[in-house]
Amino acid sequence: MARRSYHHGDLRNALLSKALELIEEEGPEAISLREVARQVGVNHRAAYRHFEDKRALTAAIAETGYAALADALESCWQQAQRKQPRARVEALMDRYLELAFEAPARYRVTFGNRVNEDGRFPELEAAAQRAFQVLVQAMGQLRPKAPLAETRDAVFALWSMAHGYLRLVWARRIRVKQQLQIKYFRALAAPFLDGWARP
Amino acid sequence: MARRSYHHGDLRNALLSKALELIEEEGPEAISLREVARQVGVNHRAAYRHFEDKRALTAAIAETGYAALADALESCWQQAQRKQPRARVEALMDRYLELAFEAPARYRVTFGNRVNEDGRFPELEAAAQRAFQVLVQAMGQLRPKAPLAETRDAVFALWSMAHGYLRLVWARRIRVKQQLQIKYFRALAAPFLDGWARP
DNA sequence: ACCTGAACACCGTTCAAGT
DNA sequence: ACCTGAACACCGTTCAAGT
Repeated sequence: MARRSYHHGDLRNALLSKALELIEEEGPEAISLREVARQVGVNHRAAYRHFEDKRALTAAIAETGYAALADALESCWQQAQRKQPRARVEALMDRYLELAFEAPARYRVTFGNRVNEDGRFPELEAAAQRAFQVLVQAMGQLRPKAPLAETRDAVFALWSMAHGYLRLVWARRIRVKQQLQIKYFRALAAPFLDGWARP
Repeated sequence: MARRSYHHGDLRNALLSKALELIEEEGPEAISLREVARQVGVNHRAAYRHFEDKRALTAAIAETGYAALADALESCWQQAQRKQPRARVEALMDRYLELAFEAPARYRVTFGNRVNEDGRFPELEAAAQRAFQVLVQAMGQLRPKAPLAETRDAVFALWSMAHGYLRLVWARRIRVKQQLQIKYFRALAAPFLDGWARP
């Protein structure tokens, strides 16, 4: 009886955080409802009370991923308030990559097709939008006269570069020492930011 | 007996092309040795004669992916011989995206972590390198005086952008009408190429 | 040499009970 | 209401035979 401390309403969270642990250890493909339930100490059917199916658990992971990203970017944006626009953008980029490299499996699940591709799980949108907005502000400040549409294009371009960089590094198509991973991306993105700042 | 036309040495290819069919229909996660073997008409154990395990089949798919990419870029490079350097780079970008959008599941498997992350399957490297070399040539021609190291950085930046763009489009983080997907990327990459061409 | 089939330890999901 | 356990139809992989 003592081990069943989850019947008080936090079983959902217990399952979720165990799932987060597991994917970082075993990789994003290794999520298994049964294994997660087993490690938490409940019957695998109990998990279905809180997650409709496996994809719903995956979506819950993605939600923490987008939220963590949005929170990190927002607080980074505040903290870099007194810096120059260019340095502020760079601080955001660094923070973005930092978070991704800290929890690669979660990052991959967050942007994975399983949860995003068919528009099920609209609850992911809010946090994703929040992260996006910070970037729009930052790029806007870097070139204040730019029309919003162009600023959004620039954000998409930079975001694409950062996202692709992460995946190419993880896939060993880009090889760079761990210590330099973030610094190297700054170098790759610099020409783009230069071009954006003075068109 | 008649249906067993695979015992003549082409079972490996039969399995491989059936696997390619299946992932485009059902998504990259849906590869199953048993299902592939079933559809080809052999016992699932027969597949193990040609692929050591499931990851080996996945790697074989990735090999066709890298090879297709390299071939497409090489022939595109030749065909665009008389164009200006900038137009040549754009032709390569277009071709790259075209191929990815034609067979998204294969593209994702090709650059997926399952096959690339641990350096098993070194046979993938050759084709990947071949594709990379075409891009290095193209970017080099766009700024002939650039040192090789900088040219390689520029290729990594552009490649990251293209790769990230694809995944963000597939994950519905970037929303763009099918007809405009390739054109829109040209617009996103333009500032970067401008900056690279005239530093 | 090459293919088969039973067996093992896993999945996700459904159904019918249990408290 | 919430949790359980048996059952179903799948996996990948191993082992021991079959031709």
